[in-house]
Amino acid sequence: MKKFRSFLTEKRADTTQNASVTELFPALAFNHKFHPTSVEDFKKFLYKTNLKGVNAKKSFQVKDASSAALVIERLPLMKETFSKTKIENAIGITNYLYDLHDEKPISKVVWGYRAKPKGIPKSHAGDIFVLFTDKSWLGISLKAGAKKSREPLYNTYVGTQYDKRGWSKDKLAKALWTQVYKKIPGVTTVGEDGIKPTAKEFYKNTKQRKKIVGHYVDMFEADQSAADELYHKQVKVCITQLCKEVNKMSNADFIDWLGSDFNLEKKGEKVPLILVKAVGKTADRKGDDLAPVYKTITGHIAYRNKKSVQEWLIDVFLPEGKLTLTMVCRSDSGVRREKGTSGQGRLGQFLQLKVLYTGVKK
DNA sequence: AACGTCTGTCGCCTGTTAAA
DNA sequence: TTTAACAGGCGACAGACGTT
Repeated sequence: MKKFRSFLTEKRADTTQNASVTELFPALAFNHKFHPTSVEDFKKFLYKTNLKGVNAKKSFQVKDASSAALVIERLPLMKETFSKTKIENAIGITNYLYDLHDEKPISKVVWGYRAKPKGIPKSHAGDIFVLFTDKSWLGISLKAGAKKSREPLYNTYVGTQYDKRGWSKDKLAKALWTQVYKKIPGVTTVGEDGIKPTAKEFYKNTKQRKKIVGHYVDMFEADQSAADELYHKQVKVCITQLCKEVNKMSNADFIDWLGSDFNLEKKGEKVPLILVKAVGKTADRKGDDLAPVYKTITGHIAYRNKKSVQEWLIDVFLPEGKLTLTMVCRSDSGVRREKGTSGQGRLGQFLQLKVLYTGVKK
């Protein structure tokens, strides 16, 4: 078991590391006026860079200095394939920065790992921040991946979504209880603890939650396919209820929802956000099909994709035609006994399954 | 048939807020 | 003050699908 745990942390360290390579390295390169030509070239530059030097210090906040050092330190520990593709991405992003610089002069580029530069809103989605010589800022959300991969834009939870829009969770909870939770073996019986979860309280009351999670983990271990089936049912119920709520929204509310929650590229912000995506050694501005037109939406209809476990769709109607928004609802955590009664995924998340918007359907 | 790309499914980590 | 829950963000990977 111990081995498995350390496997997970190692795996996670890799993903943070992977992302950091594409964020930090282009900032360092730009601030040193370094033009990388190859992966080896880039590595050499990094190893000889003094992170305490003036140009390096432009590249991150003091608070992130040790994280920056760690990213470089770990570079030789990365799997060859990762370090290669990620540094190639970093080359593409560095070149993108130089192109941007030609259009409008840049004074520095800052890695926004945990600390953001002064003047940047705390929750800004940018990964790196560009300070132009005219003192204006631009946040860049970096993506890396396959040419057509779709990265989530809106990223929240079912219950959070309900609360944010002021929807009552009663119907959702009732449907989940009768169609999903009640069916976990042992849940509706009174145990030695004297607890019998109720439809009304099952997802709010801590004791009831813990009891339910305990039975669910037992079920998961005893019969994985039955547990999977229940999980799929849970997703189905959530999507069905979400669709009902979305379809009840007025057109004005719906447009407001997209504008405030969907992280669309918007002009006129204090610190605008653009999406830049690296594929191999090239990086380009990633278009956003919804942002320019969402205010002209005249109607919408949300529905479940019956061929998929987790996908649901929203058709939106525009004067010039129809667009389909791709949505996802899913668990974001696994089920493993050693996690105990908190932190379990799937049914263990109750009303807090993920809700994602992953872009306009092509 | 081999190979690269894409889609769908999966889930870990960190920071913040609420509860014990 | 410590622990649990919540919210938000990121990436990996298998199998299906296309292309050469």
